[in-house]
This record gives sequence, C-alpha cells and structure tokens, in this order.
Amino acid sequence: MPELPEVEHARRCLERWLVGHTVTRAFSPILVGERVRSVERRGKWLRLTMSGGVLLFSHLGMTGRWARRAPEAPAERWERARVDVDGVSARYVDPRRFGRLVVARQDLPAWSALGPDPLVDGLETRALGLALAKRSRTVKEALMDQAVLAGVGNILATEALWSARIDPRSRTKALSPRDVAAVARGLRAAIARGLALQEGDDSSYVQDAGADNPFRVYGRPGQPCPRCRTAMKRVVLGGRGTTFCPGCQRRS
DNA sequence: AACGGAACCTGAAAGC
DNA sequence: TGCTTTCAGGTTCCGT
Repeated sequence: MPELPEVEHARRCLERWLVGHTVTRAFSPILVGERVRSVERRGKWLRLTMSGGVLLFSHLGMTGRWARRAPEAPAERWERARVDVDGVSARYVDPRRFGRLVVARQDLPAWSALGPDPLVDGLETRALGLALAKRSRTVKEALMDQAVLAGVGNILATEALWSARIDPRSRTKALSPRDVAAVARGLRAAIARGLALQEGDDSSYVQDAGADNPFRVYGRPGQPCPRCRTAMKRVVLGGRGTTFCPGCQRRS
C-alpha cells in the first residue's frame, strides 16, 4: 500500500541498506560510483541524494516496492530496476508499472509542489483547516490532494474520516474547526497504525495475496461498521472507491 | 481555473 | 471449469 506509512518504511529500508555505501551497479550509469548520502521522503516520494549531488527520485505508484536481495540473486518477477552497493542489491519491483524512478540534478516539480508532510513537517490542525478551506470539493478528495497534505491516499483518508465520524462526501467548506481537529487526529492515528504494520527487512506489502485486510473500514463495503454495526457503503469520489458508514459518519 | 473522466498497466478476485 | 467483468494502495493528461 504505497501511502505514507509504506513509503516511510521503504525509506528506512533504503537508508539502512544503502547510505554510506558506493553504488557498484545500477539501472542508470550516472549512479555508478556515487556514494549514497541520504534517503528522504516527502509524501509518497523518495529522494536519494548522492555524493556528487545527483538525485534519485522514486515513487512507488500503486504496486511498487523495494526488496533487498543478494547481488547474485536472480531478478524478481516484475523487477524493473536495481541499485547495488557492496554486498547488497536493492531491487525495484512493480507489477503495474505506475511507479517512477527519475535521476535528476534538481528537485522534480512533483516533489516541490507537495504540501506539508505529516511526519516531516508535522500535521497541524490549523494549517490543515486553512488548506481544506481553499478547496471546493469533498473532504475525501481534498485530503488526497498532495498539495493539501503530502502522503495521504485512499486508505488513510478513508480510515481517518471514519475515525472523525465525518461523511467523506461532506464539502470542505462545511467543516467546523472541531471537524478539522477530528480529521487531524484520525490521520495521525491512521498513520501511526500504518507504520506499526510495517516490519521486516523489505519494503514489500505486509499483506500478500490472500492475507486479511488490516483496516477497519477500507475495503469493507457491505460489512458492519465496527462502531455502530450499520452496513457500510461504497461510493465513488474523485474516481476512487470510498467506503464509509452511513450510520455514524455525519454529513457536514 | 476547476472538474470529471479516461488513460497508463497488470493481476487478483468476484460474477456468471 | 473457464470466460468475463470489476476492482485495485496513484498520478497525469485531456476535453469541457
């Protein structure tokens, strides 16, 4: 689930595997011979800074992940790229190919345009309220706007709005300061939960095919709301499936 | 400028 | 069983 928690986990993995080491082999010759200085994250983007100032941006799209392998290990199924240092090979695997890897000398526009990152910059209720108020769409769509808050995707938005008891179709303008505070709390909790799910020396998905859904609301239309037992509904907002409880999520 | 919708690509799960 | 449809954690482009 490449949303903020998964990407943060990927960041920590890449940092552990690569920082301080020199690239011995990579998908781009520009990277070979460079030492990896740092691995940063903003929203769903990763930025690796190399000793010579070269930058490597990585976005995991829908199905991307980084996996640690031995340099001599065969290519993974759907492996798209690799970055090797002494003894460690980081493999980029992405079945759907929505992810991106970009070598650049300057920050990408997509990176620079990101709004505040909840972990890097903190998630302030007041700033969130101001950003939301500028949009005239539904709260759910506004939360997923990367310029409002970097890193929030379909799952975090869905879970946070359920926590806040707010109907995802509510208009941002209609939210009270209390509502915004509740959304902020919901997001912080969802991010913390997401991070707690991450484990292992691999940025792969926690849930392999067939594993059970670790979320309370996301992906559970038709099931009883964990809070009030009303059957949860699925609607489409901004082209994305959205699950919510019509019983206890209020429309503002 | 802002919004909805299609496109990008591939696989898994559900439906018939 | 097998063929078809639907859906998927994200972004970007295009036409209105």
